Amino acid sequence: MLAKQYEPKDIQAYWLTAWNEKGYFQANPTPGKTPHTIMIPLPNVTGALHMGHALNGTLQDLLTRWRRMQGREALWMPGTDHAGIATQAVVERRMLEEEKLTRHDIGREALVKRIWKWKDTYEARILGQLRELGASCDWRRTRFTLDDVCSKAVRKTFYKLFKDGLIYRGQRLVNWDTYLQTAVADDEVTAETVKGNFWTFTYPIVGTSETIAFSTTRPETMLGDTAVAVHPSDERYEHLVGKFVTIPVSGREIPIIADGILVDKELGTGVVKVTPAHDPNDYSCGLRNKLPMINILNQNGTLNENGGKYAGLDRYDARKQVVADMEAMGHLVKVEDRDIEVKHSDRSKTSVEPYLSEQWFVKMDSLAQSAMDAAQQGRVKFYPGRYSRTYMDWLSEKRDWCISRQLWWGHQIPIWYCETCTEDELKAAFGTRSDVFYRRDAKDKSWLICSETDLAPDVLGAAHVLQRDGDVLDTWFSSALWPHATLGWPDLDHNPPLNNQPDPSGNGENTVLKFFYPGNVLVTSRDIITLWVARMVIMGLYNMGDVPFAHVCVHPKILDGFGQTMSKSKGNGVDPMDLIDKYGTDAVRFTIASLAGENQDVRLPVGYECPHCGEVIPQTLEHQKAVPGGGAKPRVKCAGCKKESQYTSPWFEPDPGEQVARVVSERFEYGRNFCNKLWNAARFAMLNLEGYTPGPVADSELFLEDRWILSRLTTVTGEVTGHLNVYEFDFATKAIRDFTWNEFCDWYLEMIKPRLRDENLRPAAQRLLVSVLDVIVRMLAPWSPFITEELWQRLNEIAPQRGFPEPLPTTDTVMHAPWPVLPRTLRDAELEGRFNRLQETIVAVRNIRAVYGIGSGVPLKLHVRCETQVAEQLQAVSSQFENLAKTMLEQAGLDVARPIGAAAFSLSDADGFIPLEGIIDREAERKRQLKEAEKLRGHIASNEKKLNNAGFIAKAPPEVVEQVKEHIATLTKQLDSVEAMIQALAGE
RNA sequence: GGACGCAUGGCUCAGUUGGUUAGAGUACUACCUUGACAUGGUAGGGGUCGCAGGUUCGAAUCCUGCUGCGUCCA
Repeated sequence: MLAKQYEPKDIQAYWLTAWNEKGYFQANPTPGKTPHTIMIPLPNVTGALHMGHALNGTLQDLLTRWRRMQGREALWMPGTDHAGIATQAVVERRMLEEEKLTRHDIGREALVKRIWKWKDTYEARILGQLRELGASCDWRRTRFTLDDVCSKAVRKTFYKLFKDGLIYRGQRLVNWDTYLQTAVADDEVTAETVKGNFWTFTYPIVGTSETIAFSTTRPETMLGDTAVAVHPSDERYEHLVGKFVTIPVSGREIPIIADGILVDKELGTGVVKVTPAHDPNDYSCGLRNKLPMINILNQNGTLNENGGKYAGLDRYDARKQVVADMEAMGHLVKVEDRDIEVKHSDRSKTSVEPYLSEQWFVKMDSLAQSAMDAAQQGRVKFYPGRYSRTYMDWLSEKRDWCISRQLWWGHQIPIWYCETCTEDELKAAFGTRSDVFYRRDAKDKSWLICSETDLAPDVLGAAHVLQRDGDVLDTWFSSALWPHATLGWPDLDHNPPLNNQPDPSGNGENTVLKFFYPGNVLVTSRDIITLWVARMVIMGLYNMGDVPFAHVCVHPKILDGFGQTMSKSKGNGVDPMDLIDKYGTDAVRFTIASLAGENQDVRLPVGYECPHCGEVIPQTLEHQKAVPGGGAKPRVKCAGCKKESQYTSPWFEPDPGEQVARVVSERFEYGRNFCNKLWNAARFAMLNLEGYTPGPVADSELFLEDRWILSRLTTVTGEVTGHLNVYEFDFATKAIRDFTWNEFCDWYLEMIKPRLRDENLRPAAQRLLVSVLDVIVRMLAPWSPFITEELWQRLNEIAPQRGFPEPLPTTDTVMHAPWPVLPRTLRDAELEGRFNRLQETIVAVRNIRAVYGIGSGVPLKLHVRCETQVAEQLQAVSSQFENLAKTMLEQAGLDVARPIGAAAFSLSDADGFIPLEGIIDREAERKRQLKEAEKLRGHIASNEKKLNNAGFIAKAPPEVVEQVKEHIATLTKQLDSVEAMIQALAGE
């Protein structure tokens, strides 16, 4: 027999193992079946997953399990991302903190080795978290963006792009992270406001005694100035254009030019110094005016030889020195304090410098256009639709994609340089190879040789040394290939490996790629629509000739209790394992799904549960930020028992042996309570299934409540399917919950209890009960797989054949049970209406009981005044008044009079009286009825106000006017009844 | 600066194309340990829908402006 409460721990552990052993999560190319493919938005290996990922994973698993039950061959592809710069930064930072070592101290090979170790740890942790969540991924197919399969795809793609002339190398101004010593992409940079200075200096004009004044926030860049610009229509400086000025701190002479785009003559002095190599606007100006570009920085942020006497100084020290020197020479006019927007690297948290360097780019023009066309033609569809705009806006800029990063962790760029060899020599070496392509670089200085496989340094003979490009590719380059790379592309002759072993099942063909590509839906959050989604579409079209997925489901983000996005860097990430530990996986998943609507992000206030007394300590920002200082781990203090304890944090592991305050959030009680409710409903059913025999249920054996629950069940299964079709997880969840709790448990189970005690009625009641429960369990399986599987198995033991109208054998796992689809003929709106009236009447009687404090032990009698037809219907279910309200339906009909000293209620088509002579307080009853009358008058008044409004009669649609009139009629009738009751009470 | 979203009872959220005096969960109050469930049952109190205008017979719902918050892009 089932336990009195649902205890998830053992059940989860058991089924997790069992499902895996049976291989239920595996998906294989299956002729005749329709595939359903979801590629996981690959989590990066910098750290463990938080609730944002849990939401993402829950929705994907829900969809996968649902489609599997619909009969699809459902593949959910798992894997992780190497996240180049992020992971390298994390490892480097930790190394510096713990060992005071930089990457230059240990070298490339050793650093990469350390990062692989980090990757192994976190990949295992992440995949473990997903498994715990119940993710039904095909784990045999787990991929990593740096593994062999993905690497081949990266090489092939780079090669194709290079050969097609879509990859080029060029000098560009990039965001330079001087700490990590790499270029960072625009989207890896955040602008922050810092306190700075705004200096005004003068440059002397050559050959005159005049000077020209300008302002700057970065004085040291004057060492790289190559012009001073004024507005062409600025009369103040018209005479100076074409003359030269001297930079006092270097003695270099530079021209005064006119540039209407760079200069705003209303701003400051109307003069701008131009440093093309160190400012984006100046760079454009430099290109327009063909100015020289002088780079004054080394990669580490110190000044290079172009800095003259300042060479070797850090840029900030150089700034101080330049200011001092300019002041000493009498060229400092003034200095102001000012808030300045400075771009910071998201990875190292240090300020970035605009920096001129050689980088690799992908030409986006035609590629971006193809991705735009795909969306326009509806081949990629966003849910909710508004997100297609984000996608289109970004793609329409068609900005070339800088794909090189000066990092050591990632896919090294497959380009080899050779300055010394000739074309003939290249032809001789590579002439017959289709995996090597070469061309001259833009400056015609060197050969660029691109190869799909590594080239030996002496492949062109001992005379020529090949130098491989040291940079690696942007992480998004490999992520963009994820949907087809994971399926084995570009290998069209073999299926991709399983558990890293060759899979010969394709028989000389990649049937996996053929069967599962293109995918069905990508489930993700909105912040990577441009970074990732758009790029996947681009590369899918380029490599496969087809989009990688038909739908993009964009779900909300999880915010912490303070409204901040949950992120690894903020330290506010909540570990789903804590919540699973406390509430159970099913409850966490169910709650998460209930939160996933189309608009609103989800706030998740959390607390720490005191391990000593169980009291919950609300989380503060201090808790989030706290890190071990001087070795001691932070603690929370319990307001109840005053004890302090260590707590779960993404920043650190609690010390061994410590009692740890885990993260809890009362929002998940929603799911836990629901699971327990379902569990107990099933428990009740099983307690009452003794002697169950399968068999058909004849139409004549159906009671009102049976027809009603079947009608409602049919509606609800249809609604749930409809909501899932368009990714409305919140509505779907609510539909299931409300049906199960408020209809199945609250009404249906209560109503059939008497029949289950009646020997003659019992068999049919059992058959229907188990059949309805069967549908509920199936419907809920994608949400809460563990509890539903457990119940499914228990039901299989008691009722291996079940179903309405004919019993059928069941499946050996709910995962393979068919998704419920009920015949529409079971729906009966008229019957639901009748049932509704019964419910209203019962509630009204209970209400009177509650108001007068009459315990359920006291039997009541009910008199109902209503139309004959209504009376007959009520008489037909009279036993339910006894059952549900402990009340006898004494009489019902047109000429029923109100007994003396009765409490009363008024419904739209019936008046009810309950004789309470001696029990009721007349004055209290009169007050109650007066309140009721007041309410009715309010309703009537507001409706009459409409009818009295000439505009309403004239302009509102006739059916709306009619509705209002009918409504008033009903309300008035009800009011009349209530007033008669009040009158009667006064007279008694 | 541009784009999108959000602001509804103490808390967390619904509210479909504008049409009964705005709903749910949770918290709260009262009563109930009746043989599925106190992670429960029954009943109840509580909001005028960020602010200011406008459109309309009618606005939480549409429009404009403002304020605050979140995110993306400059």
